[in-house]
Amino acid sequence: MNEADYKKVLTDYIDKRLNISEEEKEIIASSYTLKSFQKKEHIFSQGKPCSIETFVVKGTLRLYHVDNKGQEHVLLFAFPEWWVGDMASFNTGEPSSLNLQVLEETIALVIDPTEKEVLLKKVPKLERLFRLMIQKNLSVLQKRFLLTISANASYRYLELIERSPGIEQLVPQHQIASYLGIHPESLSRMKKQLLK
Amino acid sequence: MNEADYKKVLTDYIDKRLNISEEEKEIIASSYTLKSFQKKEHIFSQGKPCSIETFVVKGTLRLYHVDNKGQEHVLLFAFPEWWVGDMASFNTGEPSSLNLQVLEETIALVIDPTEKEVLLKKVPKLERLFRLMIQKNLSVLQKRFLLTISANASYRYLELIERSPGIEQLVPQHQIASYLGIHPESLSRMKKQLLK
DNA sequence: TCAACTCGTTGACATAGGTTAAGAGATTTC
DNA sequence: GAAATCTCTTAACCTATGTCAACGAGTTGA
Repeated sequence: MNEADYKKVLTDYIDKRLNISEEEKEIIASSYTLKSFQKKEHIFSQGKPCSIETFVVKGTLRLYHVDNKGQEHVLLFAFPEWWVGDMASFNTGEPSSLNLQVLEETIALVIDPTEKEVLLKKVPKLERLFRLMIQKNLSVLQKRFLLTISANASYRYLELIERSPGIEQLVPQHQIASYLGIHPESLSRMKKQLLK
Repeated sequence: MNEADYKKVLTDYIDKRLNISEEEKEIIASSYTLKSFQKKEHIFSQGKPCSIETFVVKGTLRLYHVDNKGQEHVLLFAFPEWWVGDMASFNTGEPSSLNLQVLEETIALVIDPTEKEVLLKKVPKLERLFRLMIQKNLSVLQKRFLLTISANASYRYLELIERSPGIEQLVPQHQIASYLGIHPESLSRMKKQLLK
């Protein structure tokens, strides 16, 4: 696949949701920059402003936070056709509280706040797309929050593998533990229990 | 205070963030309906579509979810100048998973999806206001989520009363427990511990 | 190819918070 | 103003998960 092919993934994605003209497709394609990232690389980091919004074309990423005890907490794993970033930081310029790290070699389309503003001026329709995207993020997070405080770890684990079958092949187990909000030893013990 | 005064709270709120003309103020004021709600009343409920978005002018509310074990979980308490609703349901018409209940007699300005769409057509500027509102909601929820999985209940309790001083006067303790994700007995025990 | 890491597992013990039950004040309701 | 209901507290016991330490199997790197 070449650059044009990768960008077509994005414009197809948008077209499916909004119906955009060929001209708009070109504007969008030229507003985004194609980047590839190596395993373990950090695309943005906690403490610095996040000036990147990412549309994943290929690969796997994790978005995580390090708390003041030094513990990591995975907020989400990202796969192809996902938007990832730290919206708060991207829009306000304040330091991010999140890290975006590559788990499997990734190809993504990225944009910075200035370019995004220009793009939105040229294709105002996209306002709606991004609003829907935020809304979706919010309702996903809300569900996750409610699940986290109302169900125990085994239930959350089963829910995760049902919702994302194959995730155990893509992501090391200690990071799944971190996503579930428990320690690797606990997940290990729990899986043993579940086998009964 | 009369109806016009209450609506002025909203238009002032918006003017502070967007700079709107007198004419726009009038359109906004006439798009919202003033309602008052009695203590314990439910403004919308789980299982039914939520066709109301609320701007609180006076009073206290709680937004909560009942899980499949019948346990209630408070997502947030709402105070004057807050927007409350279930965005997912409001925008898609799908059944809500949340309940909005009045804790103290409340006066609010409400709008339904159709009226809101009309309003947005008349005053497109507001798109931005609502996008900022969602973004803010998202980053608040994200912070809350990370705190919930990285800190214990006493830390979360202290954080809450520091962030919302006076909340203990406004909200019964068992609902604060529910907000913290613990049982009333645990909060009671915890407070005793903290006195040392 | 040897050394150093990384990852998952196991076991023993510690602790936060859940569960159940009871009782004492407040507050609401009729 | 008596009865019913709600709210908070306490206590005893239970359970899920954390913590620490050790071990073996892979994997990575010099």
